[in-house]
Amino acid sequence: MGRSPCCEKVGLKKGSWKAEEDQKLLAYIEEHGHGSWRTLPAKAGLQRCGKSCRLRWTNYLRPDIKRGKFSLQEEQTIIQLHALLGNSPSTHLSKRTDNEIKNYWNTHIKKRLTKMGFDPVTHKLKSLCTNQSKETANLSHMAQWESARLQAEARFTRESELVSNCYRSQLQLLHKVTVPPPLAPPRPPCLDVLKVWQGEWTKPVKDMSTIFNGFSSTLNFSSQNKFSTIPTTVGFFDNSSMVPINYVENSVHMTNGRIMDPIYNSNHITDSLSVPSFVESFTDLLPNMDGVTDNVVGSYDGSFEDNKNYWNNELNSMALPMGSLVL
DNA sequence: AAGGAGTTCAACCGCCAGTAT
DNA sequence: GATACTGGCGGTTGAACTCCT
Repeated sequence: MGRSPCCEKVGLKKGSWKAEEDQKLLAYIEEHGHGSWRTLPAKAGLQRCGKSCRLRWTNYLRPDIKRGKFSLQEEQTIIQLHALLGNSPSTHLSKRTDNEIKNYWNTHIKKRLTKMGFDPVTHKLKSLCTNQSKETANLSHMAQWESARLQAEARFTRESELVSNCYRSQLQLLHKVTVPPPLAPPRPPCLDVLKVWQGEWTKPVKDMSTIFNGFSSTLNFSSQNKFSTIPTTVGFFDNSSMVPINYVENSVHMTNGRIMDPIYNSNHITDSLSVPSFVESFTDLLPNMDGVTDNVVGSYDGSFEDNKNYWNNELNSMALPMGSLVL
């Protein structure tokens, strides 16, 4: 016996919703909650299928939906999340609906990325083989690194929190001192593709090579921090390649009495980029952050706990290969 | 001003996974 | 285990809108 349809399809209205229907749906949900969508239309006096009501509510009537033009930051976040999570970035942008982001991705971002020479699926530069100039070779190289780095960033975000807590526990035991919570790790550099995106956003890009030539590659790290060291052994390994990632032997870096994340302290800072950082871009779009504070992910104040938990959950739910932590 | 082409986006459809019975 | 139900997701459609000639 096959499945019955979600509702009787005969005699139900389809197509655009009238203001009167919206009113009925809103009034009913405000008073009773949506409950079972299947039974809602009859109870609310609507000649609509339950699924249609659910879509209308989730994509249009829900009071916490943000509408209107997408900001640069939102665009960047969509691109970043798309690279990390595939086709479901909207789950992580609570104020935009799935449908809106899907449409925006398909009609705006995908098109513009293609126009800019990026493959919207892989986020890599396309067609680099015809003209083997230095510039295009560099572009190819950077695009490949970008993909690898995206995965690493996700791991770092999760692991840095874990390892910092481990250091604190170890040090507190060894030295019988109270070790303050770590400073936020220096912001990781943003995506190269996003640098291009920002340029595209503010002015038309005529020559891609001029933009890329101005990059500090994500592999070129500035050395702006000096650290003292405390004995221990820490390292990260990438499970897929078994190559140590930024291996730091016999040292935990500290500055101003605070432990620094070894992943980031080895010059993993690119101060030349002006685009909002990976983390910073996320935070404006985190759930329920309106009116709390800006960029709290980047600071270890009280609000950070909420964000930390949020991102721990999000990153834990990702199907990214997990590097091995060796202590 | 008119109308054809292109774009946007709300809404729909079918499929699927998770859960309840 | 089979069936039914629910909600989510990706792809598609078509009306409304904008742009261009």
